[in-house]
Amino acid sequence: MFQNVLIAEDQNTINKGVERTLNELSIPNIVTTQYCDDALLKIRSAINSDIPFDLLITDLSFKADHRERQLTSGEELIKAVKTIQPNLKIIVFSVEHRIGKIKNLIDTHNVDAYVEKGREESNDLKKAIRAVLEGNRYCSYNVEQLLRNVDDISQTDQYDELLLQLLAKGLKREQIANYFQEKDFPARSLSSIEKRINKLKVLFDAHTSEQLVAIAIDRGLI
Amino acid sequence: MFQNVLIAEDQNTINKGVERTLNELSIPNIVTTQYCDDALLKIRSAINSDIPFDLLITDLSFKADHRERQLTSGEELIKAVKTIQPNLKIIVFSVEHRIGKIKNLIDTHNVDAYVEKGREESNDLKKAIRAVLEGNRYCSYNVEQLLRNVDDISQTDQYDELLLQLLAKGLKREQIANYFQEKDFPARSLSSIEKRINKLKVLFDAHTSEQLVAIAIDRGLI
DNA sequence: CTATTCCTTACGGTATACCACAGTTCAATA
DNA sequence: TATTGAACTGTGGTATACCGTAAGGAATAG
Repeated sequence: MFQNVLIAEDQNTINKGVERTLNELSIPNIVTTQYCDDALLKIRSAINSDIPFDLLITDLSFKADHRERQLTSGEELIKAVKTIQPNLKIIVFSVEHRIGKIKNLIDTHNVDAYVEKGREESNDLKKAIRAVLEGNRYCSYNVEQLLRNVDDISQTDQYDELLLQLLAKGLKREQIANYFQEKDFPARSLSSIEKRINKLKVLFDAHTSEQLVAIAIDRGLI
Repeated sequence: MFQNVLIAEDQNTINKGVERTLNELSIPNIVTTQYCDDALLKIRSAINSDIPFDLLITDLSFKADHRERQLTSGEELIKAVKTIQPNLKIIVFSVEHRIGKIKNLIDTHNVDAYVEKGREESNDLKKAIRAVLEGNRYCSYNVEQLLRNVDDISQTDQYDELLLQLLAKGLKREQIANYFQEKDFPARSLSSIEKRINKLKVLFDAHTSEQLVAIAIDRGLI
């Protein structure tokens, strides 16, 4: 079983709940923290004292408060952790349901498990820990199901994503074309922009571009 | 202090955390439940056995699972509770930060307190309980601040809200006008619909209707 | 009752979005 | 090199959105 586990989670009630779950798995050393920056510091100092953590359980969303922050989200924490301890196993424990975000997380940051917060979260977390211990990946059932159906979504590349963002920011078609011109992006003509938008509307089954933006937000692509 | 408190919250770790917080306040009888339907049943049966609850602490979002559900959200639960026990004090305990939703909740359902989940949630919850006990309202600090600045938003009436929803659902201007015609709503002509949209764009400082939808979603109006 | 104001609606012109088609570029391949 | 096919681009026509104006009507104030 894992020996040294760090929990990064801002809600204090959840923090204690997770700690108890880990106790039930006989994990000897459990450290909790409510800030991403603190989490990174603790990971770094653990490395320096030759007792590195072997598992990080982190939330994605950390509310802002009075404290100055360098790392403001679980995703940033993960990215930072990967640079100083690439082999550290990471389990994400979050309410995030937007499959676009989750897929991106798994693909980009090579996360070992994704546990969706919910009624069965304790059991789910235990399953995830056991799976990761054996070198496997794990995702909550719902997420697993959803991930199977996002291949179409992954057709949307970074340019499509940017295009959706610009639409949501209030740029008109021609302004988007100009923006793409400046940045020297491919398919930067007005005609191509129109074609992209149309493709996305078909892909997401949107009748209008207003709905397209709404869907993109809902799926976490923006 | 309150004697009989019901907690409705689907995440089991949070459930136990809240329970512990209530213990610290010396509340003798605490009941927890993970489903809205169960919560309503328990409230009803408590009334029948002449030991009614005097406080309900409820989340807003309850994830769907295998179980068939009548009530699917905290808001529906609150609405149902108000019909069978109007005097029951209600504290909402949620991560919902979209001020539009919160304002609507407080205005429409006459909720006694709104506690935002976060780092200080335990203390915040205690403050809320004490305030409600004395017959006062309570909102987390952030929420309190935001509520002071939503007067402009509240200019958007139910028709504007519906209009935004229809836009997000992919209806064109003319279709929205037809919809308003059928429902016999005021200002149902195409011209008036256009004017409403324009008014909303000015109000929310949106350059395009795509951005308008994005902003409306962001503020929790949809 | 009249005047004023506000709201609603209709209308027309302009701008933008939408869409189909055709020509072009460019890279992969024979 | 020549060919092919996919992606990109330009063009023009149609639909829709956008925006100003003005007419009509209801509510309100004088």
